[in-house]
Amino acid sequence: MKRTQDRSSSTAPDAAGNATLVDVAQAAGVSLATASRAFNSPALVREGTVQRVLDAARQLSFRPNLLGSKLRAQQSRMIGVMLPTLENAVFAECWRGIEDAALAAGYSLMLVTSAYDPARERERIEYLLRHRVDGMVLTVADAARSAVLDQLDAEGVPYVLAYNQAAARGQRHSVSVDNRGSAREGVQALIAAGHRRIRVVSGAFIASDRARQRFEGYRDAMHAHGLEAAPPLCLPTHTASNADQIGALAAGPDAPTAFFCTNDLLAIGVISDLKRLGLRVPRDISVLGYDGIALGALVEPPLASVVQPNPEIGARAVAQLLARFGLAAAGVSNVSGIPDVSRVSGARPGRITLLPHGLRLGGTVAAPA
Amino acid sequence: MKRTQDRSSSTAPDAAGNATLVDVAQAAGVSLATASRAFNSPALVREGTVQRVLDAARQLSFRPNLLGSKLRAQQSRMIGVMLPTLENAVFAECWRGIEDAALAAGYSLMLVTSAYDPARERERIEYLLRHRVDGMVLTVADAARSAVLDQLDAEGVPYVLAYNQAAARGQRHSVSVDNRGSAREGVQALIAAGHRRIRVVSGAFIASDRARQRFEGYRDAMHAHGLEAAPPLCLPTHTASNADQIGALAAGPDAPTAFFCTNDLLAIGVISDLKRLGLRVPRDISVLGYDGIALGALVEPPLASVVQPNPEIGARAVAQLLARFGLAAAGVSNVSGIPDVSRVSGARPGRITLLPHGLRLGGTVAAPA
DNA sequence: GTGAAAGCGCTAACAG
DNA sequence: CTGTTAGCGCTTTCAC
Repeated sequence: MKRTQDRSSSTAPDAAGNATLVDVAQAAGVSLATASRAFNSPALVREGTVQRVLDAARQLSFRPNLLGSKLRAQQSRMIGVMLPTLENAVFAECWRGIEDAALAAGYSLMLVTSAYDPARERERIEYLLRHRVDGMVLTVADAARSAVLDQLDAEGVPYVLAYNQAAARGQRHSVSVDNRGSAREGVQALIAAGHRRIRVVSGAFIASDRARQRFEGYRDAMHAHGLEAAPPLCLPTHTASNADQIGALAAGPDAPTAFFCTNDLLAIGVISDLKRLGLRVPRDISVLGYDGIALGALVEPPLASVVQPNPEIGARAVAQLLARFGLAAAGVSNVSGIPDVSRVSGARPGRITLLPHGLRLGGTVAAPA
Repeated sequence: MKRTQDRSSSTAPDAAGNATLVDVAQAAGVSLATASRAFNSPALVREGTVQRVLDAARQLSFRPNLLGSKLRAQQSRMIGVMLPTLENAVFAECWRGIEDAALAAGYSLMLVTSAYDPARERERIEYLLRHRVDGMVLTVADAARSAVLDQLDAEGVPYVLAYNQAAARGQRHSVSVDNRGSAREGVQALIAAGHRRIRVVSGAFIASDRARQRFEGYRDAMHAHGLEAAPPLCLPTHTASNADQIGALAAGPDAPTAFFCTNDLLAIGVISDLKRLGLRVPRDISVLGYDGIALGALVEPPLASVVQPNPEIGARAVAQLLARFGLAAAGVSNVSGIPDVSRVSGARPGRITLLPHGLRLGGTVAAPA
């Protein structure tokens, strides 16, 4: 008993969109192959035939079963996305860019979060792999020494890093801003405003190579001006109130006049801690963030920050991955309108896209008292 | 030329995890069916055999192709998730609960955002349907008059609403807090603090049935105390600075002494606007938010808010969907530890889960001057 | 241009 | 307990 024939002959496919391509083909009086072609390569099919197939499909409220095509085509047209968390708006903004770009290009998405945890990174990537994603857009804790990235390379799975900035001479692909350079610029703006004693506040360094790179940028700026770079204050978690540590740092005669926080969420927390300590921002002390999340522009005073183009980072990461597939749809290759300042090095190099950053000053940054 | 045989006999499956179950079966000296069972129903297979299969799988770095099983099983074990945006932390927090609960139960996820746009809601849901998700967790603009929800009902696609609170006598399933009741409580707290002139600030009403329900709660509270409920101030967008409108509202002799904002993001914006107008919160004017996003506790003064258990809303929505499937894994049915205060009505009713809310007071709420 | 046939990788009767 | 067999819905040679 062949169920397929059964249902396509006697059993009417229910209205719920459960008709298969066989049903459509039959209703249109063509073969399965032609029906398929009418959807995927209409150019190969006579116009009238295409129309008949499309009509039949509408009639039966045919809904293509993507599971079938993805399996058969040996190409899932799916992109796996792994981000540390969505609760930091940076990544939520990035997701918007990813979703727009991928769906516009006809790709499906599968999202997982790693919570900055390497073990979970491994596990979640395995999950993506089992779903046979064609490639991935990833933000990992530490791109330079990531076992899971090495594994992906070994298996030949295409991926593009987002936010992680691939090493210049490495083989990895990435889309980010110039973390170190932009941080240097930000701190230079602090110095230009008159600050001399500047401290860095960061999340856990092990959880973010970006944080380390931004700290390097801070050192660059300090040294360029003959100032002493102080060690960073690494806070274990972004969300807890770290008033004590901030207080200890902010007290004393040689207290810093400005803080550079390696991300905006952290900066907002630090500003609150400072307020609780009775310090006014930016009157008593300045705070510069990093990320440029929309929320930063919403608070009062507006959060000064090194601004990343988050949705563009996501969109470009997708576009670059598509390019790696050799399939970059023309329409999505540069949706952002942002010029490509990629640097290419070596043979068969990793493609490193550096997107321009911005500087949002004023607000929480002012001249020292 | 049968490729399958070719590769399983002569061609060694490459190390990249491209071995198929056939390869594993062969390597283990069992049939395809037994290999499959060793993974899916090991209880049906002799222990030693299971072990041989598992060993062979490890040997070949076998990675099950979920596309194959999902297609064949006529059950994708995938849950489609549609949220308005992730850029409001409410939904990002909710996603965490969804991801944890779904993956723990062995389900895969597919996420899309609707941007509060009904047209996009339709389109994105169609996308999910084409992927043959078994069911969905959705937050829609307006659950009461949603064409797309009606369509889903008609097609018999199981879904559970998150945040949207299904009508008491309807057939829809939902997980949320009691929007109206909790808003009433929040406003009552304002009244208890001495406020009499309280205004509601909301996002676009059409984009959120929750906002309307929360406004009703405000009216309830005001009327219960013989106070006059004023119409809401509906702001078109959450992110723009609406200082002008807020300013107009906050000026004059009969200016409100407190604002109730229907979500936290909005509240943070309003507070900034107020500051820009030279008003101090809560000294000159109090602000109460709604959502209880983590960020609210981070700012100074802490944002007073009606607190929703966001990750639990997500986790419970998943659990309830699983229950609808008749498959709720025991371990995930009440991960949150929050008691189930569901109300059930009528025959074959929509199951409405109301999760307890909290009230975070102090901070931006104080007695009127 | 169109059709017939093979099969993507896997699960699930049905036999033994 | 294990193997044989028949497809899930679709794409894609290969013929005509």
